[in-house]
Amino acid sequence: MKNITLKELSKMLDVSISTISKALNDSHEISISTKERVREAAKQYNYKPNRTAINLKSGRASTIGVILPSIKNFFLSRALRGIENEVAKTDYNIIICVTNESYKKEVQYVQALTNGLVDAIIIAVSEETQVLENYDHLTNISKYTNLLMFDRVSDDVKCDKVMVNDYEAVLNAVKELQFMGRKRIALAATIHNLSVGQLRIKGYEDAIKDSHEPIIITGPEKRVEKELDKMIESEDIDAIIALDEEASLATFRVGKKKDILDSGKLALVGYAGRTISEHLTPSMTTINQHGKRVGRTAAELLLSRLENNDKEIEKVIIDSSLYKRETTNKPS
Amino acid sequence: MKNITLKELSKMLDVSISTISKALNDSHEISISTKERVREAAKQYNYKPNRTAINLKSGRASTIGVILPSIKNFFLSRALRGIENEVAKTDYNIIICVTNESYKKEVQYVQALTNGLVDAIIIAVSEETQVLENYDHLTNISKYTNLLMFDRVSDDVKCDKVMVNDYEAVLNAVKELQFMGRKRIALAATIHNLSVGQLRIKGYEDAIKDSHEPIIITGPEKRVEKELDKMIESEDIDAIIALDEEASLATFRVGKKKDILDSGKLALVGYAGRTISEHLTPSMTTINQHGKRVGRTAAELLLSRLENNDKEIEKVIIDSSLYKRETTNKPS
DNA sequence: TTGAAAGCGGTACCAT
DNA sequence: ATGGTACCGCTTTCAA
Repeated sequence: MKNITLKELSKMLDVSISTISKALNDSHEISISTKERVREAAKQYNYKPNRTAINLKSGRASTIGVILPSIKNFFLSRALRGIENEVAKTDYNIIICVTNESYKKEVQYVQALTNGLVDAIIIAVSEETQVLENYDHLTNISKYTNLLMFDRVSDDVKCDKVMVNDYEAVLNAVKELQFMGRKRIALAATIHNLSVGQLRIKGYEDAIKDSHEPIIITGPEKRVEKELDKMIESEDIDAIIALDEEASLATFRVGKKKDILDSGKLALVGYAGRTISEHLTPSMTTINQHGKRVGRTAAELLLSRLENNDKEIEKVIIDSSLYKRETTNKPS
Repeated sequence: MKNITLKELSKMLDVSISTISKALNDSHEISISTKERVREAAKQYNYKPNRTAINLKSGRASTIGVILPSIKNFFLSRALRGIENEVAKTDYNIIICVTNESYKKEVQYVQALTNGLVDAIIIAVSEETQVLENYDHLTNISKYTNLLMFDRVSDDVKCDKVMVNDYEAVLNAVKELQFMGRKRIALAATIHNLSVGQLRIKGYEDAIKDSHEPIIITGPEKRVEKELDKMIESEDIDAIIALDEEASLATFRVGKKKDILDSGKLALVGYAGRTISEHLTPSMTTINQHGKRVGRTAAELLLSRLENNDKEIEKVIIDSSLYKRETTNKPS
């Protein structure tokens, strides 16, 4: 049932294991004729070198572990694509682990990977981890395994980081809404527990601080939807900034139900993937975080650290862009 | 820079390697006091057993490889979730590889994984593989590594399979459209090259064969969109069955542009994820393939084979469901 | 040009 | 209760 080994080949050809090994690695020490014989037998018996043995021997796995909280999230799946594309240019492989926003699973995966399975880890931590603010599983390993955090990061962990300019992106988007004449802008979010959510909320607060008190609606998707439904008229809200796909779609549904989105009575800036944003009626203005570039940058940074571990720790910030669509194209 | 080893611990504590190993594995052979000493030192120096060494020694990796053509595809990402949930109940880990529909990458990944990195593989092959109809990389390994194919399968490979009832699902959906009074039903697809696409096309053809000639529009998304735009009126089409998300959305855009979807002049049954289908205006009727269940079933099947390799090869078929929404709720 | 042997980091059998 | 040793599959140094 198992793959054939050097030892077995060596028995069959009646030469030593080392000769087989060298022949297959095309060493100059071995005669052409022997190489031929060995290669032929190897092909015939479908010999494949055992990665586990090679890894153990070499002390490296040529593998990068990627730990993500979710892959249904459009930003993270784009980031993953960026990482893959970049890593594919090298001889490194990738192991992907998905924590489903669970702290426990995250700790398990970090443990499992840092036991020699990977040479480095790229991680966006889970929501639960950010709520608990417990990063011991990462601070512990950062001395032994090269670590890079992206998107959801923590100052507690000393490592390379790739982040999005969340604060400025929302600050600017809200200012843009004000410039368009919006007077009372509310914020909706289901990711208020995340570091990135808090940065975005700060951006919102700073943008509106000379205009009105913050109107902030947070919670699970259904709760946000219910609250919005009640508050939009009572609070006289004429624009909403939604910080994630769930909040954006909840806002969208309420706006449709009240028939205030098509008319432009309510403006909306959200976060969501391109496909869904463009197919909504009206199409949704979004803040695009350039996930693929974030992923690519993360991979580049980590790969360069694997080549030179002495370099200074880096923090790279990728700017977001505002993609204007129909939910912001009518005057208020 | 590396993790501490048993050997190093044994030097520090001045006991043999075997004693350390046994102590850490809580063997009854070791005295309580020694266990204490060893455990303490292990904790202090953050000892973690090297997976690679354990795998080499034990001859198994306790890992299942999952090879997918894409993860942005909603069905596949749901299937992945199902696999993860099921595998998480065991002590197996998962390695996820994404081929981006490339044959070459698929071969590479299969090679990389079957070198001892995983004990078994769950795969949905790439589009390119299905076009080339080259499954040698899978037939070769199936003797050594446990293999399970799902969704996109091939008779050339002898292994466990989990499939969707693609033929019947489309057959029934089209009959349903006919029952609703639709007279000229066209088919749109970008996945006509896939085994599942061909089964679905067959279902369509059989459903309409007593009614009219097949009207089949295939190609890349943009091409499908352009063709539809031209043909809908000229061919007098009053309903469309779209076989994948891209074709479904292309159809949707054309229908919106011509303003024939809201009125019910054109009916549409598509394939797409729940979120986007429900948020479209009008919301889209879809065929749901129960991806999560497909994934769960695949994992169950493979895990049971890992326990008992002698059992017969199985083929399980998961039925799809028609989720009726607004694109099919008006009379023609 | 070929082969013997050590070693990667563990486990487990057999002595002591 | 503890230690010695062989072994998993491969690479690599050194000797022949």
